[in-house]
Amino acid sequence: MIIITGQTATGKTKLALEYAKKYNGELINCDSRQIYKYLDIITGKDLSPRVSSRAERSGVEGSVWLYDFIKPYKYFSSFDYVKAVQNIIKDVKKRRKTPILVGGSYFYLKHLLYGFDTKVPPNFRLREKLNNKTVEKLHNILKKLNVKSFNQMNNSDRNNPRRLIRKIEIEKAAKKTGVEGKGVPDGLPAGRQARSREVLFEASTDGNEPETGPVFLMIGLRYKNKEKLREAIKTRVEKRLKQGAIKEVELLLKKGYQKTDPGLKTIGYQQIIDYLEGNTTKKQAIEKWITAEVQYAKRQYTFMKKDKNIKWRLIS
RNA sequence: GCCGAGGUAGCCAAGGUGGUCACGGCGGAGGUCUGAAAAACCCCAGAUGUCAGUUCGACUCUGACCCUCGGCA
Repeated sequence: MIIITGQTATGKTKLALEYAKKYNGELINCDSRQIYKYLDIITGKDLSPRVSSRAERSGVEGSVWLYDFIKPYKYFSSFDYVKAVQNIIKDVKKRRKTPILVGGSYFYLKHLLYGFDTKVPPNFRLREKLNNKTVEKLHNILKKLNVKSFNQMNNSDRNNPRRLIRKIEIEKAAKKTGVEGKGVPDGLPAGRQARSREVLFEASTDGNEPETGPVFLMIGLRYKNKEKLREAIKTRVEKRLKQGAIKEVELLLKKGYQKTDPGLKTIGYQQIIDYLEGNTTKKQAIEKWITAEVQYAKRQYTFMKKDKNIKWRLIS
């Protein structure tokens, strides 16, 4: 298996296509945004059969996978991703082809390659209940459930409501089953789940799945310096605006999707919606879009560089 | 030229009757990360337009100058 990851706007797709030709491969998406249907221009979805012809996909045989996989209103976690991608990898291998994962969502990759350490599924009702609580309140709730769990958190996580809520979620599930850290799905009655809240995959009962094979080559692309990075992102944003980025957002909104939907909580969409709602000028929105994307690229590298399995290639 | 308002970090900006002054936000640097991740969060650096005066002490008071904005001409 080959993995092409790295910073945004580094030409991952292009490299992946080269590898696909060379090694008789099939491309599998590992981009948490291109997973979503209808998010095309702004996510830079070059490979979807919906937005490009087979020829434009540079003659790659067979299909590409996990593009346009879910609708923008749906919740889709790294767990869901791992479950879905494992099946596809298996299938590709069965056909004697090389799976080639492309995308910069390292959080997904990390879980795929190195597994999870808990099997507690999301409890959306609980999340909703806790979402407007202050961090102090969340601290107290967690401490009451399990002080050790709280003490193990670092300063960053302790101030992060989402991480706190997740911990509470885990501890609550543990309380229910009496097994530390290993909960069972906290079964929401299916009919009461909000629209964006379906659990696509339940935890399997046989523990963490084995890796999709210990053998993988992971290549990370990144820019040599920030100036180049910013430049590349800027031209890419301008290109996407020309391609109709604003129109894309308008259509999504017309379709009924909202800025709070998981798919639209994405760089580019958020800034354009701000503009369309009249909160900023177009110029400001574009600047913010570029800045947000640069910041994201830096965060990506900060996260990825801890993984010693990544073979870095510098773009200059 | 006159009248008015104002000059506080790269940008936006709060302040107080002289006392180590210096709130924030954005941006920048560096981080966190095990079922929300293009998310969420932590953390660090950085400033009083210029020159003089008053004073033990001036970002704060006085004067001049420079610059910006608005109005009048």
